Amino acid sequence: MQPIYQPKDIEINAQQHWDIRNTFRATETSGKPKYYCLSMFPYPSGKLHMGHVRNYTIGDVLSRYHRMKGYNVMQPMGWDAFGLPAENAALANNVPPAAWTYSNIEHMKQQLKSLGLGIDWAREITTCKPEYYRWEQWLFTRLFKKGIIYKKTASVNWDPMDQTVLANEQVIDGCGWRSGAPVEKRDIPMYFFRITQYADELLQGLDTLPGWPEQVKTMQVNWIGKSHGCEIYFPHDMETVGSGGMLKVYTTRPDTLMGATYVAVAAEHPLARRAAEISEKNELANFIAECKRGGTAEADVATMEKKGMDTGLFVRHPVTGEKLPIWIANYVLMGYGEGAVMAVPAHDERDFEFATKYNLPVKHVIASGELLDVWKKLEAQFEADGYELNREDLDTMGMFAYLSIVLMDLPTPSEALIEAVHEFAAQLQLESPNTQYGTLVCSGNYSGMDFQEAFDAISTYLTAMGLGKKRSQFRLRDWGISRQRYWGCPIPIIHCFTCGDVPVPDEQLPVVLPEQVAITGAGSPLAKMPEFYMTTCPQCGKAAKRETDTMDTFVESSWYYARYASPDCATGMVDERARHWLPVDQYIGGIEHAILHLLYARFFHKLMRDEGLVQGDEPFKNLLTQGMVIAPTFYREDAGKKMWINPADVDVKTDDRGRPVGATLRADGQTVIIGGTEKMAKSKNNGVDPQAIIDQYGADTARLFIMFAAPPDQQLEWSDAGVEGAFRFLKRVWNFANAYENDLHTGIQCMRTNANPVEWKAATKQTLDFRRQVHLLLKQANYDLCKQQFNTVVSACMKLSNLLESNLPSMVSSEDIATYGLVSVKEAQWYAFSEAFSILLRLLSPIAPHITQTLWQELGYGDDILTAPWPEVDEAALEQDEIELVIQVNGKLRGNLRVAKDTDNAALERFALAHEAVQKQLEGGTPKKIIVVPGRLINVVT
RNA sequence: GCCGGGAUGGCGGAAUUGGUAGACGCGCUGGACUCAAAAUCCAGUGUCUGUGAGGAUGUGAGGGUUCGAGUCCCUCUCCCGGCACCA
Repeated sequence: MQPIYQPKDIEINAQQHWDIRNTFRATETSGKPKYYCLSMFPYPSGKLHMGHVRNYTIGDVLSRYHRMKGYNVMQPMGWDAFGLPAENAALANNVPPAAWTYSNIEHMKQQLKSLGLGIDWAREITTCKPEYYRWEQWLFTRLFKKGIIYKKTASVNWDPMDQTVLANEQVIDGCGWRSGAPVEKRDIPMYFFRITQYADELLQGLDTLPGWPEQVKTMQVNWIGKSHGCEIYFPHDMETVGSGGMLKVYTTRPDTLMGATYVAVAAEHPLARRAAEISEKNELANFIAECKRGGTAEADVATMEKKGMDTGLFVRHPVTGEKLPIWIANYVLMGYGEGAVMAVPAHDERDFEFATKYNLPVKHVIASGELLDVWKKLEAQFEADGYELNREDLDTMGMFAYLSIVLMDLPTPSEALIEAVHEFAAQLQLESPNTQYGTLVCSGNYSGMDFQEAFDAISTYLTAMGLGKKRSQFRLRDWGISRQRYWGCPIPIIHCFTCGDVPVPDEQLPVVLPEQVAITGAGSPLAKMPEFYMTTCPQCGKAAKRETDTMDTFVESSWYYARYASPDCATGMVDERARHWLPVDQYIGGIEHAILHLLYARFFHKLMRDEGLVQGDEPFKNLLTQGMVIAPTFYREDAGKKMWINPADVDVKTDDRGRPVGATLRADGQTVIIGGTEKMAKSKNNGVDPQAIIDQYGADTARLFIMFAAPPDQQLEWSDAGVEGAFRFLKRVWNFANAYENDLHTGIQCMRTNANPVEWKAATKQTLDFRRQVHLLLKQANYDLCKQQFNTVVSACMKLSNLLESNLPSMVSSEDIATYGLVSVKEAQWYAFSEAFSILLRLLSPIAPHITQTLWQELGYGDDILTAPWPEVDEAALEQDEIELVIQVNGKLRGNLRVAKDTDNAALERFALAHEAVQKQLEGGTPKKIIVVPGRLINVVT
């Protein structure tokens, strides 16, 4: 055994040990229950980052743990290889995206291997290879024929200078990232997946996923956004816009219909366009053009200043027939609902803001709480004074406007009436809308109804009149997958002048993406390659043009989990092995994928199910969403510009209590400014290269630190000092094994010769106590592993190590020997000692596999720790006669009490009252009551 | 703006789900070893107060429920993730 812990040697040896034996090759014929453990595959950006290390370590810990628990584990790995960064790299360094991607994969694969991950590399998938994407194209053609994929126009970011479509990421402050020109919205034809057809199933399916975090399910529920409401038709005079003379809106608040004071349409709405056409002035056309400015990202649209313009046109209120103005508003989204809303400023935030800005009327029609009370009082006072409220005026003018004139018209209003009006006016919130449900007021026949009654009554009326109906609505939109980019999977469609859009026939698949191209940054290279796009129509044989758009890279990542089951299948997307491995038992990935990727993959699973390719409704049984890795930032200011400095080049000074007081750049000793702790990113230069950590301390240390520093679902703050702490711990374990090699051997012999554990009753109290603590720690660790809280598992290992160091086997007193005899005392002690160390090694092995494998083998526990059974708690070891209780007075800790474990409550109360500290607190008085929590505490209440 | 999450010592975090707040680790302070340093080992370490035993106080802020609240409820502040063409 090496005297000094040298991670480099032992890690290479351990990895070879597993390589030679093909340990991680997963087969379908093991006879054990399967466990498919999948970590989200990386985009091959060039180098592994800390987020990857965290993700794959979590996956590997779960894989190794389950393997030792007796499962047939499959842990695959692959590359999400298509995407924008490859094209950016091509522009910056003049390398073809394919070559750049393949060389990145080569490097990152070596890095992953050095982490010691138990991956079945025979199942490796690379999405930019035709063997993979041909099946995606195959499925596309099936779905196109079924109508699940269709074509329509949609808005994209357009850079007018570079004449190219931009990703949201490439739009910075409303301008193109390269040209700097203001971005516009442009409508282009695109292919869409009809995901909305599966909206209800995607929603309901969430209820069948108890192994998913609640927060992810909630986010998906809200994203799908099923709402119940009404569509309502507002008649107008614009017959020419093809809407049958009706403006259709959708609302979840039909109860507020009587409070609608205007309607608003999106700039792209046909009515807006029509209004601009017939208007004599250019204002409307200019405003619509202005709305075209800026990108398409929802966050930008939603934070924009609310702007609008009156079209000069009107609709009729479907109940009152009143004329309501039609406005064009930039806060109305064409993509949601009908691209038009009825505006109820009194009861909607955005409508209120808009109405206030443009001085549109506000009509209160919902009252609740005190407002409702004072309104009823006011109505009653009018009646008492013998006046009649003009309901019609009230309904058209709104309460506030009506009341402000009505008092003037009354000849002799009573004091009580004036007071009631003032009281009401004070309650009426004029500065903010009331968006809560309540009772309808000033709503004609509907006054007095609650939300549900009004909802039903109004929708019934609208249905009867042909002016609307109840309907539910999803926020989810169909998934547009066309990208005007090169480095992606070609869309397998041929455009024929006679036959239209024709899917590429199976025998012509795959449509191979040419790998030698010139990237210019303006437009798609494929559209400039006749050798790619010139073809013939598969149906009529005439000359035709191949589609040059590629697919959203989310399409590849939506089904890769299924391909891992049969990565080499040349006859279909998947084969019968998918039935064996799916669903994925544990999926692990970043929380940033909570919505899009996970929703698309669930959708794809259902598409594949409906094609008869896979079974079951959901692809991922259990989900673990890991938090991000963050690190401190440092910078210097130079002419107002921040120059970010990497944490690795900075020394932080602290005061004598460890508080940071300043930082200097190591190179020149000059001061740098300490910034916030942020997500590791190139832009803040605060990334820590995992390779440097692995090279210096070894993979086990990197893995141990990353698992110890935070629970997996929380964000993790990087700390170099913490890494050293992790290394120190592993060194301690190594040194301990070295120092007590002989004792451990002796103990292992005792474990071997005692098939049934030694007679523990012959052991000393000290040994029994030691063993109880060991098994208590094991119990805690096993509990935490079930919770997937790995940081406290590491903590348990450290405690176990501390415990071992303070309970060395040579410490047997002469009294013990006299009582029990030397052989049995020693034997029990050695047994407990070696058992404890074997528990430590096994608990630690999923996290730090190399050092534990090496020690397991060298100490003679066995040949391969992965084949050792997972340690289970010996419940008998936990038993004890005495327990410690806490004594509280009024909930405050005042003392402890050791009692026999079966002491009854009455006795406990007596002991507590007799306790010195309790006596002192009581000062001779008697307690009001005593609360006894069995096994925990006694609280004396005075 | 909307949706989701978070906030506990100098720092990362723990707290068996309403029952001893600060486990474990880092850092820091003191000591041992050493010619010296590193490494290692031992002790201490929330804050205030007290010579001490002890006492008070303390989980982002403010209120509430409870014998008892880091944990439950209400209001607020700040930070992070997502927002459909980054992956």
